[in-house]
Parts: sequence; C-alpha cells; structure tokens
Amino acid sequence: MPTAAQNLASADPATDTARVAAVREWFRDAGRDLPWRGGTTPWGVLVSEIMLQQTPVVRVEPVWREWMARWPTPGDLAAASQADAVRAWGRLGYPRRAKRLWECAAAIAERHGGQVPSDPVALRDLPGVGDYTAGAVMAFAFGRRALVLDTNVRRVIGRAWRGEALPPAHQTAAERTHAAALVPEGDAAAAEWAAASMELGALVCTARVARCDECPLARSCAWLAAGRPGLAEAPRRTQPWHGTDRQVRGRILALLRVASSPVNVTGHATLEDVEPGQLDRCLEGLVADGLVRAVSSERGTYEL
DNA sequence: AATACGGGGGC
DNA sequence: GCCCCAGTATT
Repeated sequence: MPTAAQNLASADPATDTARVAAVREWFRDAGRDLPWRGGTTPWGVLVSEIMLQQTPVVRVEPVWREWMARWPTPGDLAAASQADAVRAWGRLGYPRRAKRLWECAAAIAERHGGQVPSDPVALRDLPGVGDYTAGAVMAFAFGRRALVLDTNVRRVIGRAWRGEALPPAHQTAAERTHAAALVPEGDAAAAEWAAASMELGALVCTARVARCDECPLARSCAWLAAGRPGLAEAPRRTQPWHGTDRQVRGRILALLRVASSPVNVTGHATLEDVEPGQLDRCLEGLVADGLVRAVSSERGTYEL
C-alpha cells in the first residue's frame, strides 16, 4: 500500500517530466510579453510581485510603468514619502502593500546596499514579502530554482495531476511537497516552469472557465480525463463588499489620496451615509495600520 | 486554522 | 450581481 506522500508525489515520474515540458514549450509561444519579464531589474520584479498580490495583471501594468519611471531604484523610493507612495498606488487595492513596498525600499537601501537581496531568507524578511513573493523574486529576478506556488499553479497542478476542480482555500503541507517535487532541476528550467505554470493558470486553466481546447496538458490532464468534475459544486470564495469596513476604508483613502492638505473626514459630505461609529472605527484602524495620520490640532481631520 | 484587508473587470 | 485575482500578517 503506497504512503500518502507517494500518492501525492506522482504515479509516474515520466508523466511529470512530460507535463512540465509541455507547459514550458507552450509558454515560449503563448506567454505574454509583460514589462517585468526580461528587460527590467530585480527591483522591477519585486515591485511587480507586490502589486500582483491579489490584483490582476491588466490593472497592475500601467501603475507599474508609472512607478518604475518615477522610482527606478529602491533608493529613489526610499527618498520619497510614504504618502507619495500611497498616492501612486492609486486604486490597486490593499494600500498597505504600498506602505510595505515603501518600507521594503528603505530596508533594501539600509541593509542591502540598495540592491534587492538574492537570498530567499533575506527576501522573506522584507515587509510584505511572503513565501510566494520570495520564491517569485528568486525565480524571475535572479533566474534561480525556487518553489513558486500561487493560486494559478495550485489550480494547474490540482487539475492536471490530481483531477481536482479547484484547490482548497488554504495551502496544505502535502500540496507544497507535491509542487516542490515537480520543480525541474536546474535554475533556468525551474524559473521557466514557474512562469509557465502561472501563465497557464492565468490564461487557459482559469478558475471558472477552463479553455481545455487550448491547453498543452489536454491529453494528459487527470481532471479533463475524468470529465471535468466538481466545478459547479466547488465552494465560492466571494467576500461581502457593500457597506463593509473595507469599502469605507477605501472611500476614506480615496479622499485623502487626492487631497493636498488635511481633510475633515468626519464632516465630509461624501461620507454622510456612513454610521459615525463605523467611520470612527475605520479611521482608528487606518491610523493603527500607519496608513493615515490624525491632525491633532483639528478633530476629525486626517492626512496621508 | 481563521480572519482582515481593495477594487474592478469578466461573466 | 456574483466571482476571482502572481498573498501577507495577525490573532
């Protein structure tokens, strides 16, 4: 009887290799020509990865271009204000990422001589850099072998290898072990697999509309062979939005981003519909997060 | 392990 | 209108 690890690893190493090779070949022809793929610096890759956390490529691309033109090195961003970083972040969402990227720039300038570190432990120590981003920078900025396991790769492996419609909400240790076993030997091959598997998940093997007729794994995909089961029944991950603290926080920041001077938030006409208790709670949260500063001289007044 | 955290484009 | 997206930090 096989162990659980053997079940997850692979029934056939030759199949693993063939699938990985097929995805890499597909990528060379079908991969998008994105500005942070080649022709940029490690800093450009790091900026792109932070921006791409939970935000689609099409929305990131214009902001990334403006950001890199304005702050081409970590030192340039470190010399700017946090407020300017949050403003330049625009409407990408999760503005704490802008703060963390700004903190990244300072840490890189101070601790790493202005150069993005090429060491996974040092990367992981940077604010806003988790396991995914550290691996992505190793692979895409430095061309090194790394495990790059994002939502796209999880879905591709889950379908093609394990026949599952969608991966569970949270990564498991077994899933990481399986994914790590599929990473090719050799830096260049591993980095290409990382980009290719992500791209396949982003363009073809998407969450709700799988374009199996375009897929390089169609002939060997476990999920397709099984008749693509379970997609309709898979749990949704939608989150409430209207009227939530998240929305109110976003509305407050939207006001402060465009203001050149402190704003009386609690008396602002566009926030009249927000309950005072919720408004206060959100403002306190934004202050606690270090995204917003209260102007002490004037009650209810804030700035970035 | 669960929860908080934005915003918009595709369907 | 629902659903998802190159996740991370905190509890």
